[in-house]
Amino acid sequence: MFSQLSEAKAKMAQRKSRSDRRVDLIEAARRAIIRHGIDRVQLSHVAEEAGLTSGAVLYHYPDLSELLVEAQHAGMERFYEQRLRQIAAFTDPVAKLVLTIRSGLPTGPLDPEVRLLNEMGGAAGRNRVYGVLLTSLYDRQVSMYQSILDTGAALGVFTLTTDPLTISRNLVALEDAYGYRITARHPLIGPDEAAELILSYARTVTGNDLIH
Amino acid sequence: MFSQLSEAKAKMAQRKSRSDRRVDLIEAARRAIIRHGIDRVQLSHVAEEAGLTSGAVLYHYPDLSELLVEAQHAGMERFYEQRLRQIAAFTDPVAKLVLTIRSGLPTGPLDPEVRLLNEMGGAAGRNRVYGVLLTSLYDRQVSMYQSILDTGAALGVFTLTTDPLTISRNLVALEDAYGYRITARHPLIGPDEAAELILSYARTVTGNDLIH
DNA sequence: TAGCTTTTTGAAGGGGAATTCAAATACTCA
DNA sequence: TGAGTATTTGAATTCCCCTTCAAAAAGCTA
Repeated sequence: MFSQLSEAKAKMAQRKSRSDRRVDLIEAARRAIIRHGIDRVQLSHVAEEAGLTSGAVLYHYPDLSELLVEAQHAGMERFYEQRLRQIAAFTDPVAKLVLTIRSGLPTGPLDPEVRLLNEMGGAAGRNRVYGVLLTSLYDRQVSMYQSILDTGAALGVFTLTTDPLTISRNLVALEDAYGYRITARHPLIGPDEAAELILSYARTVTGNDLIH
Repeated sequence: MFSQLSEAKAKMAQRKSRSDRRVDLIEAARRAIIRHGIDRVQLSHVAEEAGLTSGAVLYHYPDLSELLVEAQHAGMERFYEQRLRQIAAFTDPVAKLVLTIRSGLPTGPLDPEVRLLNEMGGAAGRNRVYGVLLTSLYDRQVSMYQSILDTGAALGVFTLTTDPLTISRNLVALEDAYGYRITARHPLIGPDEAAELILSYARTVTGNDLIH
């Protein structure tokens, strides 16, 4: 390890370009937020995650809260784009729906993406910026489901009991809520159980067994 | 005002017994948490809410975080008991169900009870104590719905499409999620809209119009 | 290689909040 | 009423973290 160093002690973190370092810092901040909480994370935590000193972090982001918002935003977008990518791999509405439900849930209590979103959720009541970010994520996820449902209905695969908007809003809401349950380590509700609970709702309102 | 005081300035906060003061402090901490956020609240905020100085607070709770946990717990129990009381006022399962759904939602973005629970939700991923508290609340709320559904099914008022446990878990999950949306100030989803969304689910799975 | 620029370090300082504690105050009970 | 005890105050101290900044290090260019 540390193959490039022949000396026993590294004197300074590797020097990087402004833009590279900013990307690194956003990642480091994301990890620090998950570890310490959005309201407890401090400069030194971010520096540690990035392998730098506090001064270096400040050199790139004179305002820590700005970095934190960027980190939250970046984590959120990553989560959303990941879901979009997963859907794109399929054409069958049933497969899309089932897969989308799965992809909205954490893989386990430690799932970094969902942990980050949950951190934001707690702060959104106080901090308008986080409220706006989460609202926009919610709305986009609703649209995502809506287009799946619309397609399925048009193809005659789904027979919807209610309007697609209502169903989609509820589907995203269920994902969110079970995300919280799972990260809070509910002893009976893990990713599989949560998926099954949401699928139960989806089956009822689509009139489809959702066997894929 | 201050009818008991003839002097212009009160020299010291009213002296209270250990147990009385602890109860006061838990309430004060609850208010302080709502005002400042669970991770930003500080000793002086609690002291101010209680009408005491920081030293006095510390005299009763040498560890602030212990007081905060107790405050969260108390707030949670208050929320739950409030709901139980509301249900108890009715016998008709339809009325119970509709009312229970309403009582699980915040009255608006500033609703203190729900704000407090949301604060906890964000921290539950990091802090096991909050995770346990929230899990226990969730389970009790699920039981609450389950007993309503069971009764309604037994009376033939509800025709359940799935097992009551699944339905109940989803109902509580929906409440939770819309609680977050509302406190985050979603421009289209307020208490009324959220109630309607959840009712849409409830109607589908109970086979009842839920007109009360 | 020398000089210039950019990035990083580390130490010093400044501020705000927790903590400590002696003194003051209020209550209890004999 | 007076002694003793419990509670509260307020100021001094300590702790922790952000902020600043001069100097060092690394990279770049000619």
